[in-house]
Amino acid sequence: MLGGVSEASWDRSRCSVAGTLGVVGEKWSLLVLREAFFGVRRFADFQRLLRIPKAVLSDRLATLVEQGILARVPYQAEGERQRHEYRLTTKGRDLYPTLVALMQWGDTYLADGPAPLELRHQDCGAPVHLELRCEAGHAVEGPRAVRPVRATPVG
Amino acid sequence: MLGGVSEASWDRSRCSVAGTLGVVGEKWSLLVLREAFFGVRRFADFQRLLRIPKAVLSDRLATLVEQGILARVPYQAEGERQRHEYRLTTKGRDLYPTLVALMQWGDTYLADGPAPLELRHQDCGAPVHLELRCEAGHAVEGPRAVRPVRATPVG
DNA sequence: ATGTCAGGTTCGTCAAGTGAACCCAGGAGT
DNA sequence: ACTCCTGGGTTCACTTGACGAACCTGACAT
Repeated sequence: MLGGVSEASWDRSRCSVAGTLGVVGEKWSLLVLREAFFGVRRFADFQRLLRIPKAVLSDRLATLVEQGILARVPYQAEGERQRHEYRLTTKGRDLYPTLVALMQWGDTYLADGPAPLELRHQDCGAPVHLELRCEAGHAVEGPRAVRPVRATPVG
Repeated sequence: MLGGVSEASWDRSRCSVAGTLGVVGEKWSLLVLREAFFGVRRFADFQRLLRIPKAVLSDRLATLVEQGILARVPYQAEGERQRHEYRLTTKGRDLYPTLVALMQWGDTYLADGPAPLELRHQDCGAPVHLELRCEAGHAVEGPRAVRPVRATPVG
């Protein structure tokens, strides 16, 4: 299939998939980020919307902040005391394609009806989806059209 | 940010992100699939390459087969006894963008050097990457350029 | 019949997730 | 000054899941 890389030959320990999962692969992490992409910023809102145990939410937010995916910023609503909220950083925003990929797969294979949520281009209103493309501009149809190569020779 | 959908208004219980994570969100599942995309098919190879406990691997493979993401197919190498191997189905192959998304993020933010693995277009050799595009063909630059809409009104 | 080996299952232990209860700081009301 | 409320947590007892080592099983090969 995709076996251009001799299968046992490359260093799994520095694999970016594993690395990313090490950061956002724990239970709830990606759901917290989903809510963040919907604009949720406050502890109590995450908790209410996700029905996540407080202790777990506390831990996940701390991890995401530690990783630089969320930032814990103080703010003050008028007439209220100072609070802080959790905002996506650029690093966090760049996880958007991951969420979209999960969503698209779910829409295709798990929906018992039409997709519950559709993404539209802000500018033109057309539906948005993820595509695999090469830099020459060709659409890449799937894993079989891809050849993985080790960037650095073993050494 | 992305708050075109009033934030508390849509039904999280049927969210495709949550659904997909329910299927492939357990520890190891996506790493098993990563190996499957590299052409790994046999129990012992998954186990050796991932250093995953056998009991966990057994459970994850069973789940993935149950979900129709992998198929457990018998095969017989010449002079050997019948064995079975785990092959990606179409449903499984369609998780490729998810893996690529995780990989790209890791390459950007976690690598302490160049990306450990690069994906090239089989046909032209150019590097491959994921893009968010609308059906009108515009590149979508990020979450801010996307407006989520509920597909079905409440009811 | 005996051994080997892929492909598992079982078991005791340890880490992680869970919900309920509790805590704490900062205003607001009195 | 003192009490109440509320957001944002922590603590605790319990259950679930991950872990590694040991063990089992059903072909075949000898």
